[in-house]
Amino acid sequence: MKPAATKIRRDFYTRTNVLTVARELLGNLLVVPATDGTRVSGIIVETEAYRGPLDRASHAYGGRRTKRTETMYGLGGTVYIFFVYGMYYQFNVVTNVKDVPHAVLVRALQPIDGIELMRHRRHGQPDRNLTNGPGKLCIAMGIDRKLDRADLLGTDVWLEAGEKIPPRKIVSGPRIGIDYAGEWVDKPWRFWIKDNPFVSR
DNA sequence: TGTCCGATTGGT
DNA sequence: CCAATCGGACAG
Repeated sequence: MKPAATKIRRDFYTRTNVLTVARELLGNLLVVPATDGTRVSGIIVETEAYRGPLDRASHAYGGRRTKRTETMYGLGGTVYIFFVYGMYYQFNVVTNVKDVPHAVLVRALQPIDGIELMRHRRHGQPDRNLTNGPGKLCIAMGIDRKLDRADLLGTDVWLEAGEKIPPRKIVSGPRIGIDYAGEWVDKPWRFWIKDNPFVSR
């Protein structure tokens, strides 16, 4: 019999090193319940760390605290959703203690549950294109602004412990789409599972 | 209120 | 390579 899934606990998210959390999020399952009692889920295969006030690429750079970024100042384990390019949402996991605006962007998933629903939402795209990008995975998972500020220890969205990814299977490199970030552009704060076919790009 | 631009994507 | 598309941030 399949063992009961374990929801990831608060102390995983409240750790102070956002790079560690970004690496260790790989391999875990992101779950969103669907309206019919089923669920949609996928294994996290790619992440990016955003280090708050000191990181020019972060929305919270310089301690910026606005209506939008306020979410990132919440307790680790809070969901930060933002809208970009006039059409896409992005799913982030807030880390660290309250008032330290660190977050991890989830950039790609390997579909597990609810694949038929994902295909429908993604307009019949090939399976490998369902969730291989931060905007695409939000469409496939049905994630939008309503989940901003949700608690990952609640029932609207959560993470379940998955297979532990050994360090030798984790690769890192520069983050995507932050060319405006000056010296922070080259920080290798993007992490992905080596050779996983669902990684973006 | 007006302007500028983006943590992307999909089609040339 | 480039357009789509619109809310957030900030200047005035």
